Amino acid sequence: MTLSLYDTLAREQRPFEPREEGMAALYVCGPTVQGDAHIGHGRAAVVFDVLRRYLEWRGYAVTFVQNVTDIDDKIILRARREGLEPAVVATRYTRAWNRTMDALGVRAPDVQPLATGHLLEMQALIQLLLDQDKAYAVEGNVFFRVRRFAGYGRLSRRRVDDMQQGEDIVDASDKEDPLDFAMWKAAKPGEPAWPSPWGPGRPGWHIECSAMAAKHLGHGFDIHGGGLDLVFPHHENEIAQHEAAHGDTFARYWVHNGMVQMGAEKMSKSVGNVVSLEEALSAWGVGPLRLWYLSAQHRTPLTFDTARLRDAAAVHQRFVTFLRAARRVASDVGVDDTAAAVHRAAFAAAMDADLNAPAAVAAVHELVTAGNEALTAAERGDVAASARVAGLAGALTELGDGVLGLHLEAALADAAGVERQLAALVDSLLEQRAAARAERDFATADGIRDQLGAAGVVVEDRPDGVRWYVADAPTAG
RNA sequence: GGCGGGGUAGCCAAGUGGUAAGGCAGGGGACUGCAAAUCCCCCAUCACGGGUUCGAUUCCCGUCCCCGCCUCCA
Repeated sequence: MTLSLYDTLAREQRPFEPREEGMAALYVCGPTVQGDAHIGHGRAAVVFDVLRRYLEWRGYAVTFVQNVTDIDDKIILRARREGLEPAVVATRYTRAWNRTMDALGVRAPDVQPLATGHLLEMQALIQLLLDQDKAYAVEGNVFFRVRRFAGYGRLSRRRVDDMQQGEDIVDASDKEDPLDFAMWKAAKPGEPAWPSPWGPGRPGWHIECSAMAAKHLGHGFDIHGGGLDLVFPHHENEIAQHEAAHGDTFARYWVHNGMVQMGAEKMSKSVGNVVSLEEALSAWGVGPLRLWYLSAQHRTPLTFDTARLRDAAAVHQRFVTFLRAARRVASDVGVDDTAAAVHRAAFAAAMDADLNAPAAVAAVHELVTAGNEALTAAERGDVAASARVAGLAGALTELGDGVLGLHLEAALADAAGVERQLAALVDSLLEQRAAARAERDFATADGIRDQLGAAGVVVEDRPDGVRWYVADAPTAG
């Protein structure tokens, strides 16, 4: 079995063949740090986090690079609005981004390069293009000559002659051709600027990724990722800059995630329908939120809808519930992994098919169903079934937590903490309830159970006695 | 206008040239004092019209509808 990835450049799924056997070098476009992360950022983050985790699970040594754009027009604007230095804004939101990614269960990149830390690399790349006459400087700006790069438009499948010219923020009249884009922007009064051979200024947006990806991952690295909305012009320009300058391949595979939509509309700041990641995390929790992200294949649009999040929360609860029950029976009976193997294989087959997360989650569901079946047998004293439960529970954490990052163990641990705090209180109430039940005073007994239920404590009467636990944190919506 | 993605049960969502995974919701059953949790069963002919084929939801053509990008954006 081989992992296949849909490559935007090829417009088809291609078997993943890394540049170097057993290695995988990934570059994913990161945020422009000028505001709080929203659930659209979260989707991209989770998609590529899962890709990374899956590659590692498959045995690849992964190097994961995600940049931070810490100098940009929007950062300058925001700083001006708030009366702050742009660097203060950038630092503040970089820290916020990292905290939020952490809360989302997204593993930190191996390298998180900052644009402002790579000005020399960018300038060197620009110079290389100037030397080859593929770029030109005008009044302190440097532009890329789009028509001089034959491959331009290959990624986004558009012909140069069809393109409507977008107006750059830099005065378009400086350009030879409206299609040309800025790699270096001359400083304007009051803006941050760095020295360069063309005068003080700052880098254009696209140049940083070309320069930083090549610096940290080398030429022809394996996978370049980002949102579908970055295909044009950002990624098109990244390719143009690198390949025009060096004449070799920039990246081998281009993977793009689909957009998050609000109802039928795309979520965007201009429409004003943005849901921040912090909000979503506190309302739903990491596990359910990630399950929602994984409920659609990564290239298709995903609609934000509280009913969908509720579904995801129910699924999360089901997984956690099995794990909790499995822990009770599977102690020292050994581990039988044979039952898990078929589900692990189904999971891998799904993920191999262009990261088919919905199918992979379906495999986890079937694993859990098998686990619950074994659990029933184990609770009746079937030792072989206990070993199967242990194997299946192990596979659940391996796939669900390890690869998908669903925070099942974490949810269990969180609940356990609350359970410790509530134990004395709950036990005392359950004693009263037991007394009431003994007298067949079910009204009182059920009243106590309802009371506990309202507080998130689930009470179960089992053949071997009462059992209670704290359910997943209650969710909004 | 150019480029691209998509229309599968009440909802979400996989998938395949040979009569369609999984989940949520719903209905029925087992278990329970009742519940909870769990298990079992039921619940679609795949937008529409043609064509190719022994056979199409899956391939081709056309129609309708939805969405994204073409400007900052994950």
